[in-house]
Amino acid sequence: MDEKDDFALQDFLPYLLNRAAEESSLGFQKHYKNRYGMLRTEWRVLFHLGNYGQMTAKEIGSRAKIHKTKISRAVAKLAEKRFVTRTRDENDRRSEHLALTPAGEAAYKDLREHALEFDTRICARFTTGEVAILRYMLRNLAGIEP
Amino acid sequence: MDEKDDFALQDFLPYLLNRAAEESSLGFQKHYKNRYGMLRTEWRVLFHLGNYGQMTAKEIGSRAKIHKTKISRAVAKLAEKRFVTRTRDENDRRSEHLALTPAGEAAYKDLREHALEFDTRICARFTTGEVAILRYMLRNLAGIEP
DNA sequence: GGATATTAGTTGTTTTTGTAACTAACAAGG
DNA sequence: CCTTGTTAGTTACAAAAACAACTAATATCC
Repeated sequence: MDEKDDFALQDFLPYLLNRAAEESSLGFQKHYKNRYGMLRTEWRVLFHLGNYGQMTAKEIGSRAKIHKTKISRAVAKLAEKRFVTRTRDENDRRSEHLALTPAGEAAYKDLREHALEFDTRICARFTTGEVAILRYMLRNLAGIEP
Repeated sequence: MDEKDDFALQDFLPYLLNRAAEESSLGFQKHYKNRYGMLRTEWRVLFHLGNYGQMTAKEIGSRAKIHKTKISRAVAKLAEKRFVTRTRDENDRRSEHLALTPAGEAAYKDLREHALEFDTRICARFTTGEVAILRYMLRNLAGIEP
């Protein structure tokens, strides 16, 4: 019908990226959802604390590019579950330092195990070189410094 | 603190994919959001109809893996905007064939132009070979046949 | 020091999504 | 036909996200 049919929707990167992201999220979601009743933002916060150690909500937000309201609510839920503790900064009493409790640490380790497995299974479909390129490109697209 | 620190959150594929997808969506979103007041699902439906031609809601859903309730609502909005028409199938009066109106066609062409530009700009950061690998891998991850 | 602006984080309200239950049309088996 | 099952699409309600407005603490600059 049209002269300009060199555009294929299924090649459009935002579309492809979203579908791939959705698909992979769905696969991993059941681990943190069923097992710990967590939401996506919650496990992200948990992973940040587990992976990088104690930090403030602000720091998590800027690292993970999650909006502060989402962080605030996720932290509240995690604190409710006794997975994180909040301690006021004595120099700047507006901010508080978040850290994992032993229970949070345990959940983190458990989920990390599953994440690792999950990641490995995905990568198994491709060659090592391909996976390296994918990660490099995704990091670039996500705006994460190499 | 731990022996198993070979896990880096910023390399975890579901995380990377989501961040990359979000970032790229955000960039493209303003075109359909500001200009046409559309939601993500709406432009997807529009694109499907523009790209593949007339089809039913069911078909769009299975092609794009969008849930039928989302499609239903998106189609309702698009029909409100006079971008699509619905015609009952005379053989099976449960389903209806969706097609773009001239206005819908115009919006599609406009957005397709922007999409193409946007895609080109993204790809410019990488080599042709890298982009080919990326698309191939994303299609695979998204569960789209090559 | 005190008015003004910023910043960390929270709370409230509106949109958007997800899930389940529903209607209407068809299909199949008896 | 007529019960039972399935399918296309809608609607209703609950969960989650987006956005704006708020509190409280600190920083700035006159």
